Amino acid sequence: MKPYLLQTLKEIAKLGAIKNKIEVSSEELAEKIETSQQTASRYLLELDKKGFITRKLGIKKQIIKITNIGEEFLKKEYIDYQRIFELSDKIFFKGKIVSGIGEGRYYTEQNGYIDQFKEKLGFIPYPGTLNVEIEYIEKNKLRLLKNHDTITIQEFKTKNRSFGGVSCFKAEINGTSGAIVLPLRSHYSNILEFISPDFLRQKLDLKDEDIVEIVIFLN
Amino acid sequence: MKPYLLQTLKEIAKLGAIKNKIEVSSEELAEKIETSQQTASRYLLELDKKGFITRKLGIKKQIIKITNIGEEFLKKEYIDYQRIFELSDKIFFKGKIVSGIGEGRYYTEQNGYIDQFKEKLGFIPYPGTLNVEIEYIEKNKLRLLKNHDTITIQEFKTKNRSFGGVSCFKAEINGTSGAIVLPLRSHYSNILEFISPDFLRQKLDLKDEDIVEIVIFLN
DNA sequence: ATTACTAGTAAGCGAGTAT
DNA sequence: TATACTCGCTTACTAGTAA
Repeated sequence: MKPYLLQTLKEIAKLGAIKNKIEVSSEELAEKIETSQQTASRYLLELDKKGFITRKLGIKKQIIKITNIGEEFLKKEYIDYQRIFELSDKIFFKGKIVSGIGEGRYYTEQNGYIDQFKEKLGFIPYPGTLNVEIEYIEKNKLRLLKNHDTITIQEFKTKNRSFGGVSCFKAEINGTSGAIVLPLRSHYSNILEFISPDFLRQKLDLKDEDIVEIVIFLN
Repeated sequence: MKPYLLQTLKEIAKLGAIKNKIEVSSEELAEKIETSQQTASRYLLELDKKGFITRKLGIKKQIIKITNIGEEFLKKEYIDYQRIFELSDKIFFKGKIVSGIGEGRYYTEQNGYIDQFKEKLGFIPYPGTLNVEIEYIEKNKLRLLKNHDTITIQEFKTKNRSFGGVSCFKAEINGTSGAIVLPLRSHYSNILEFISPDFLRQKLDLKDEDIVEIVIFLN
C-alpha cells in the first residue's frame, strides 16, 4: 500500500470509520491531511478502487466506511508499532529454512551439550539444528540480544577435542517452542540455529525455502 | 512529515534503531521498503537533514540511529493507532473555545437540572457552559456515543416552561474533569458544551480561540 | 563494495472547471 | 452546494555512473 494511502486511511479510521459509517467531504478530509480537495478526492477514489473503503455519494458529502481489508491493513501497522514500543522482550524474525552441512547434528549429540541443554533449557534437543536464514539487514535485531541475559552453555572438553560455549535464548518457530543457539565467540551470522525437543521438519512440515516466523524471548 | 518518510522511519525502527545503532546499506533498506537503492539513499538523506536520524557513513554501509525527534514522531503515530484500536472507551477531540450567547448559564441555573447533575454526575456545575467548537468533520466521532449508555438528565417543567432532556458523558478538558452535555432531541452540532464544578475559563486560563483537548469517557 | 549525483522519465499535485 | 475530470506544473523516481 502506498504510504500516502495508508496515512489517509488512518485519518479516516481516527474519525471512527472502522465501527461506523462516517460523513466526510473531500474538502474536509483534505484539510485533515493537509492537501487539496482534488488530491483528497483522488485518494478516496484510490482507496475505494483498492477495496479499503466503501463509499456512498450523497448530494452533500460522502458516506464512508472502512472495509475489513482496510481494517486489516491498519491492524498490521498497529502491530508494527506495538513491536517497536511495547514488545521489547520479544524479537520477531521472518526467515527461510535452509539446510546446514550436518554440523548441527554432530554438536547436538555431544553429551557435554545435551546435559546442559536439559538442565538450562529443560529439554533434550532432537539431534540437529533447524537452520533459518534471515535477511542480512535483520541481523541488526540481534544486537538487541546483547542487552539481555543469556542462557549460557559452558564450553567443555572430550578426550578428542574441545567444544566452545554457546549462548541460548528461548524461542518459538511458527508457534512451537525451542531455543536459538548462538556460538559465544563469533559474529552474528544471518543463519539462526533453532533447537527443539521435536523433529521440527516433520512436526511443522517444513521444507527448504519455506518461510517461517521466529520469536526470540528475552529474559 | 511526508508519509513516505514516516514509513521509512518506521522500517528503521523495526530493525531496532531506537535503542541501538544499526548497520544498513541503502540497498538493503530499499528492499525493505520496496524501492530502488537511489530512492532509499535519498530518503536517508532527507531523514538525516530533518533530524529524525543520525548517520555515520562507513566504507561499507551506514550506521544509523533514530533521534529523539524521530522517536517522538513514531510515538505520536503509535498513539493514533492505540486510539483507533484500543481506547474505544475514550474519544478525543481538539477544539476551540468560543463564546455562547449566555444560554448555558440560564440552563445550568435551573434547579431541575442542578439536582439531577448533582445526583447523576456528582457535582453542581459552575453556572454556564464552556463551549468548544470542533471541526465539522470531527462530528463523526460523536456517532460513537450512540453505541454507549448515556447519563440521562430527565426533562422537567417549571410553572413558566418546560425543559428538555439532556444526555451527558463524563469528560475532561485539558485534564480537568467535568461532563459534556448534549440535548436529547437535536442533531449533533459542532459545539460541545462542557460543564464542570469549576469556573474553567479562570482555572485553565482559557480565552476565546484557545485550542483545548477534550476526552469523552464512554461507559 | 556503497553512496549519492545527474538527468531523463514517471507519478503526483492542484487550479480551473464541467457535472 | 458537492465530486472529480483535464492539463500544465512540480515532485519523486531510477538508470547510469562518478567518487
